Amino acid sequence: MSFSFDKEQRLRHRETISDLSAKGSPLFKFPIKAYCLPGGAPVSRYAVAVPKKNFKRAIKRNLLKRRIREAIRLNQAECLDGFAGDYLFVYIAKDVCEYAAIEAAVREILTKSRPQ
RNA sequence: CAGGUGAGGCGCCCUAUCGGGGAGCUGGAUGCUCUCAGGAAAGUCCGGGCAGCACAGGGCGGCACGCUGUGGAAAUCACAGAUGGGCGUAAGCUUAUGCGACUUGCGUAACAGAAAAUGACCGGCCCUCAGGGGCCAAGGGUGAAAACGCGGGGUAAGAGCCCACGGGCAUAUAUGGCGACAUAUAUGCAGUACGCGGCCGUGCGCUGCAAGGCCAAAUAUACCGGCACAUAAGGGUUGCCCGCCCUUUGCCGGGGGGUAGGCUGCAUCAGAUAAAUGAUAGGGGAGCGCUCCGGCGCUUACAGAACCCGGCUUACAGUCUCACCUUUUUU
RNA sequence: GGUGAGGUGGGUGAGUGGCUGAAACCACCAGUUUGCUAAACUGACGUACUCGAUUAGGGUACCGGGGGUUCGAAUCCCCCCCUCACCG
Repeated sequence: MSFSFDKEQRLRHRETISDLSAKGSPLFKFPIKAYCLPGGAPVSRYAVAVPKKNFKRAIKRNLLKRRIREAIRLNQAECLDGFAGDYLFVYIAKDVCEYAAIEAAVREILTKSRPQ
């Protein structure tokens, strides 16, 4: 089981991301809202966003993005079990949450996104 | 010892597990080695480099700045100093500064007050035909500000009207200083404060890396070539006819500009581009509080590069170094 | 990343050195009208602290926040905070 998180797994390009937020199926678990769309690439790809409106200082946005990315990295193999899709994670809460809360939310979203 | 003033510095460390960006080793993958955030990276308040556009040269206009010296590419920069004002017992901090001012640019000075700059309400004095006419600016009162201060002479009463002392401004000379300026002497001047679009000096062309350069899907298409359809319409070729050529329709191929997008700009031991520099756990250090002196609890800041430099400003747990001041006590 | 504009009662928004705590419109509140309502008309209307036994009435401060200039600042200057627009 690998815990790696390559450059290939980063979702980029404005068009793919706006597609994802428009067509992707929304999943919600406080403090994170996510959009998911299956297919697109052989590996799962992720984008993480923290709105500037809620956190004015760049260091807090960076901290939250790092925590979310870390939670994805450690749990993607276990929760997805071979499934691959494109994801957009958006941090909704107005305060900085601890890593444990973020990890729980990420686990639940990843598990729910996999087709049964 | 306590409190304070000024200048400068540091701004957590180690281990384990799992990861990330860049460079190199190789033609490629795996792998290995090296390296990876700040003093403010922030605000974008100034100044440059750099890039594009404009530009013979000069002027007007506009904007910014305005005491002196040194440094500096330059700056609303730094250091040292000058003069005036404000705060503080003090160390010290802070703010202002060209000319127009020895009579002469312009404007403003609300309310109050007679008057806010050709001063006269109350008042003082002189004359009087008793209605008034004239002289004065000391005292009162208003105001943020009231016509140099004070003493003497002088006068009808008074007044820089005159004189002494003191204060202000200008000029000249001397001395000290690189200089701003200070001190002294002489002469002269006199209705205040503030501001300005006036004058003088210095600097500035404009826009900013989303600048600029390169590559370049899809769709439409300038232009070029070929084919098909049609012999229809329009135009040209001599006025007319025939003939010939071009255009109007469709398809195929080439093709320029240019959009999405990408690369570059962008590195000198950071060099990303939905953006790395980390996450979790344990231990240690430092500080504070409680303490049954075994320990326990809390805190460990402000904050994250995006073309690069020089400054300024703002945020910052704690801690260190040096110099100085004040109070009290002791010698 | 860069460039520019703005912040004044509950809302919109004038005022650009002096009787402006602040015009005007809307909203809110009270009254007139009506069987009741709407519309119309009339009046009143900021917040905090404070003086006043209370009612009435008065004082001080506040124009995003903090300094400065000035006799006097919403207005002029400096620094922060916030909002909006533009540049591919």
